[in-house]
Amino acid sequence: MFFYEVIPEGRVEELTYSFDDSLLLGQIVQVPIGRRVVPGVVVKKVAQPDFKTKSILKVLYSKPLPKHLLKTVKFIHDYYMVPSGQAVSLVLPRGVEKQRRRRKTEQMFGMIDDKTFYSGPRRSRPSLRGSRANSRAAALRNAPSLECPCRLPANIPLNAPQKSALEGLLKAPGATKLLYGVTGSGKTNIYLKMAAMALSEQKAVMLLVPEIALTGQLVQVFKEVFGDRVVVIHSQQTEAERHLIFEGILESEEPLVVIGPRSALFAPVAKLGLIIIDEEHESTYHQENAPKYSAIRVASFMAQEVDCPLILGSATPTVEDYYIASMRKTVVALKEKALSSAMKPEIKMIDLKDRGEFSRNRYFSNSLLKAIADNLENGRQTLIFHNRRGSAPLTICDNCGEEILCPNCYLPLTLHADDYVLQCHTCGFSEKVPAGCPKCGAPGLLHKGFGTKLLENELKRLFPKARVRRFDADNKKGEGLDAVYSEVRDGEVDILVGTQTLAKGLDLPKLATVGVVQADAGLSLPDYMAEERTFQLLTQVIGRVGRGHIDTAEVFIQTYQPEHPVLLFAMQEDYLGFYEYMISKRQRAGFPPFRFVAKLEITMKTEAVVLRKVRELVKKLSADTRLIVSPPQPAFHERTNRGYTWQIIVRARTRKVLLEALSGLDPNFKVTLDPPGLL
DNA sequence: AGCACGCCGACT
DNA sequence: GTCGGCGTGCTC
Repeated sequence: MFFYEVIPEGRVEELTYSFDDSLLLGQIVQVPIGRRVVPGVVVKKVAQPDFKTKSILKVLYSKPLPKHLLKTVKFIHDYYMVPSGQAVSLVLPRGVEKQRRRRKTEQMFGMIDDKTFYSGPRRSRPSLRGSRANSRAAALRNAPSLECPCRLPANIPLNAPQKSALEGLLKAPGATKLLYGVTGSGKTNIYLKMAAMALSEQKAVMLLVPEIALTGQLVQVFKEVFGDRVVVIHSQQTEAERHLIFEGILESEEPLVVIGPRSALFAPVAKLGLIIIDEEHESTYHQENAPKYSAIRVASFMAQEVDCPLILGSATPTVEDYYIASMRKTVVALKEKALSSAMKPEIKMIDLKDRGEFSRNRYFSNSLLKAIADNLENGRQTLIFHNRRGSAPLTICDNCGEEILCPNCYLPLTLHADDYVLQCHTCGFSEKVPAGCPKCGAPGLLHKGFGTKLLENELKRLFPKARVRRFDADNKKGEGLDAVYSEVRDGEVDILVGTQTLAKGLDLPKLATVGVVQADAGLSLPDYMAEERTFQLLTQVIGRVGRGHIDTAEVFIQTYQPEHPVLLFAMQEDYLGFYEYMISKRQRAGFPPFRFVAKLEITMKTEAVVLRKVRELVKKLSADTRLIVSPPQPAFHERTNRGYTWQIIVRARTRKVLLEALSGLDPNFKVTLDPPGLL
């Protein structure tokens, strides 16, 4: 009889189980816990304990998870103060314990290939009972592969700036390196070259991308160069497909190139030789639900652990990552490719307070309207950006002033005029617009503010002949940008209106003008990240024009604060200027990367109890002079069905101090370390 | 996360 | 007397 510590999936720590046979650390097993059965990972061999143990029920894979993933589980547990069982859930695919049906063909790679971009017709699976993963591994090994995957990329020409950037990356100290370069500067070639180098050493490559759907080209190029070595993971795959890919990677004898989103980081590759995180500033690299983690930080740990490079690529790195990299002297700049000045967009700031500019319409300045009209005449496109869905975000009673709130979240409901409903953008609640005020009964509700649906109607009214189309999260399935992209690209749409779904990675040859309806909309939030988010968003929107297809490119930035430094830096496309401004502000105010931040939230049924708990904790924490403790404040979603939520922000110079201060915390408080924002 | 335990209020 | 609300605590 042997005894092992196993981390079961769930909100638990290691538990000791017995087993008749000897096991390897990292093996995935099934264990009974309470009256449930869950998958878990064997992490330690121990002597027989003095308490009674249950037996491990089943070994799911003979091959254990690679060592670096076990270390990573431990790291996430310590670094983010999450239960080990939750960290373990990151490295196990959903439904690992399920017995999958046999597939008709054994062409695993063919299957992955077909499914790279969008899921095609479902296929049935052959049963693998008994041999389970082995036959799949065989399929993997037998799959046609390049004899020497490094030979092909040798043909990839690097220009002089790319060569020197590559040298810089190879020379830079430590594991994590920041590749700072604008889009079109050829970061992809550097990625390819480094990937080829890793493969030639028989080591695996991990390429993280924000969203596969938006990164088609990058995936395509990697597949062209590395062929069957490339395994793509994406959100359209079914549970069974992801499970199959997991097995394929786990059992693979050959070094693979795994491309996928944040979660691909936990693919069980052996001998990791390179991690690349493209567009490292993207918010998708932060997981929002438990266990909350940053793929950047976790990848950085992994790279150190296996002693391989981690390349963070971006034209606008996060202020935090740029600071860390510059302190470590690992910023490698890739010089911009020469753009003719005609292609550089002409960017104009328009003051929303300027009555003259808004004499014709309250949302669109005369300059912007003129540009739209010109574009319509010349068969060119206009993109109108406004980061607010729906028609109007606030509804109040004209008589008593009552705000119409969501019955679950107690947040203002947004009018969607096309369906004539009020909708909650937080929980999804929706109701027909009431005839009168629910409080005083008076008719006449006022809809305040504006969103993309309202702008869409306004544009249709102003330009009746134009083909106006709105793209945001309200698009129905099959009507989204991805579904009709080719139409839009070929100019079947004259005016695009939308939210941030329009800001990212979109290449429209006929786009001549971008209009930002209210650029300072996000700047007034009480959050130290608000300015950075606004800069990123504006930079992305501006990046939609001037891509070299046509000779005009103009951007209109409408704002109440035309003198705001963040808008000016975005307008001048001056990342480094923005960075200097932001970093000194963070330093003065004591925010990341100069302090570690924890957000503590507590929800209770009555406000009185929350207040008491929160005040107690603030008093206790304030006694520690190494901490900066913010006064308690109601959370952004202050009131919900479950009760009242308040939050406390705690900061410290070192993570250790912060973790110490929060150990043994009242478990009613939910802790988020390194929150990506304070709201 | 489940799922039991257990301690108070509203009912047959 | 007992059904059931959900706060608390455990799971080898």
